[in-house]
Amino acid sequence: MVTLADVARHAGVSASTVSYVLSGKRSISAPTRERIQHSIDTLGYRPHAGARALASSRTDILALMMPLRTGLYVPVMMEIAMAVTTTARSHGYDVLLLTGEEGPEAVRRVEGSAIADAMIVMDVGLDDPRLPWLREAERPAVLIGLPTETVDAGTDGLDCVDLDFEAAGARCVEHLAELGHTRVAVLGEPPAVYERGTGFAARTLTGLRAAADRHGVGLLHRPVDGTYAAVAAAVTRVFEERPGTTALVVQNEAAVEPLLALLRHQGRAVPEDVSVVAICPDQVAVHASVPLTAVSVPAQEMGRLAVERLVGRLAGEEPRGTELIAPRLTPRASTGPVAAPASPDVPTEDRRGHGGR
Amino acid sequence: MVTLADVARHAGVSASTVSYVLSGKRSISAPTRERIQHSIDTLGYRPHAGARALASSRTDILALMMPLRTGLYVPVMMEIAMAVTTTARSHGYDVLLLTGEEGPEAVRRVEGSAIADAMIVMDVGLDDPRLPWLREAERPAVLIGLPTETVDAGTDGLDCVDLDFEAAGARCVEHLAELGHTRVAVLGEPPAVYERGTGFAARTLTGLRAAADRHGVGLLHRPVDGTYAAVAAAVTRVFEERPGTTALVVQNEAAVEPLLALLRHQGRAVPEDVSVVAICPDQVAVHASVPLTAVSVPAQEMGRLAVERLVGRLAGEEPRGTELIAPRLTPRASTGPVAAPASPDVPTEDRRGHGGR
DNA sequence: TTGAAAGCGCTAACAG
DNA sequence: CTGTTAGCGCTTTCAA
Repeated sequence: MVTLADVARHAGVSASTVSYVLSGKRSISAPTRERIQHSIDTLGYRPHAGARALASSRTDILALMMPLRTGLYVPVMMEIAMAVTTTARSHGYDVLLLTGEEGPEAVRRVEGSAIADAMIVMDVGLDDPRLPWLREAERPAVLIGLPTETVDAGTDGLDCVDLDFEAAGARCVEHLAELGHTRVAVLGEPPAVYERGTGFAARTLTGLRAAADRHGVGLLHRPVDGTYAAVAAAVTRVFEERPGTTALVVQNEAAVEPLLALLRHQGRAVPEDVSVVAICPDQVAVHASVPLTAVSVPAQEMGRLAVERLVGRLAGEEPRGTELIAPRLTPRASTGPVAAPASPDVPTEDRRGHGGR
Repeated sequence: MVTLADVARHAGVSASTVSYVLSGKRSISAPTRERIQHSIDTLGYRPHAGARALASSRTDILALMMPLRTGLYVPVMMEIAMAVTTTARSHGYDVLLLTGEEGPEAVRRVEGSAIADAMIVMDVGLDDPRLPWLREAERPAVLIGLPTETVDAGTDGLDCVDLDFEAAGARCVEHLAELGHTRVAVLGEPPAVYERGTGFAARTLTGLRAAADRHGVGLLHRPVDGTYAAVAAAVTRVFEERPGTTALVVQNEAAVEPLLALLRHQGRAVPEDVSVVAICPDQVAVHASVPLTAVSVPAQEMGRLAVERLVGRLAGEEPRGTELIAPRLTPRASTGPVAAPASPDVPTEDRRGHGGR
């Protein structure tokens, strides 16, 4: 193994000089720097991570705690993880993957054994047992996703990054209201998600309801599991309870395709008979069997922001509290103006959907 | 921060004794061990990861290199990652997440800076530039997925874990042949996957073709992108080219729901008019709008096996070469006996699907 | 069964 | 601008 001492000897300088070339914390004359750099290259030297960590108390590693429960918003999780990893790399950090399953113990482990410099925690619930440990921790942490149902509560001292789900919900209703829809049903996440107090689901609902009130829109909310059967049951019931429903908002990745399949099966054309707005990653919206008008969940941006925060904190910046990402709704083929209710005989050919762009 | 020296002082012993209590590499008298353990607990001591790594040249970290290309078999990747992480933890290891995007450089980085003890590499292609570095590396590595199209070629010296895709393909055809199908079409991964030489796609095809020959089954193969449009085009063409097609094999997670939606749309009942067999994770098969007869891609098992191999290697075991997991086909609602071809007037009611268990 | 002591490879004062 | 030196916290011979 090539050590710093080897490089120093090869370049005819002292170890510290080599160290300073690497860290750039001291100005080195051009010739020496070049000579050292040359030695580094020819010898193929790489600093020993453990030694560096011991001497400097920095590991250049960020811990990322992901929920284990596979099958729940998988693509979003994956995108976030990848965004975190690539952003981290671009700042010189590596990423240690931890599962949420380990709970508070993982937080203490990271803290106690100095295995990472900071941590990113996903899927934090209300009264999450990790929160107290994170607050007390020496190392900075940032949460992806708000643990609370209302902004500015319970996150004292912790940095958070999340989509502004309240605004996202509102944006969906506004878009539909603009198109003339007045009867809207919401297909939400599975009941378990609401019960767990994951926050984002509740906040979305708040936004949806507020906007519905403002625009005189009637709103029906149904949590659904992401199976065809569950979606079918919920949608059927919605149309029975309120036959005048002309638009749906879906916040449930797994329910998207089942929903579209069902509507097709029932002979309801999208968007001629019913408009659909989704809150989901762009990828899901674009690749759906009907390209969906959607407020995108900016997974990449969330991952990137979280890392940048942490890098900032590690460079001495102060915590900045909660940062919500403004929602962006992209009109696609799944929404259109509400059909004229008075004349059900009008041929559908002339009402091809347009996104309203 | 609590150090080993603190514990030693608190317990009234030497540092080395504490160290040996922790590692168990020396027999310690019960009383001293208990006293030390008590000190450890009360002080809340955790060994410093960097210091330990420096002194012992072991980090207790496994590197996991995942493909970045998000959107490609995402759920499988995610499941593998989680299985790797939990299995690793159960053996006392943490997991460092690397993206495939970093390429060979990441391999050299892990090797050079001793940041991990071993690595797991996913999505290895033919002529993957990482292979030479992995072969030369000091640290053990195991590949998830065979980089070659044929077993026992080009993996010299490297451990591999993968599903036996050849047998999986064969199993699909056998199942359909048993049900009387003689005209089968295969919807495969996107063309890019075959071109990239990812191996598993080619091996599946080999198995499908061999079994088709054996059983006198006519096979049509179509790579498809995972969009509704692409699937619709491919399927429509298949039925035009060979109207007698009564069964489909799908190896493309993204194509599953579009396919089912399309068949429903075209009025082809599953499995009465057409049987569908998938090669995909169980989760996808179970939650599809029609529960799918499928050969499952055992993501969890692959992740677990990979880690166990690595742990074994780190404990001194010899490389074991390639290990293929035998495929398991689970009959569900999507396959049934072929409809009597001579009497197209027979009502479909009496031909309800059964999986043939 | 335990202790003493010499590093592991690097960083960061402190000194020139 | 560069060198000397004292650790960082732990593991592991070597001695007792």
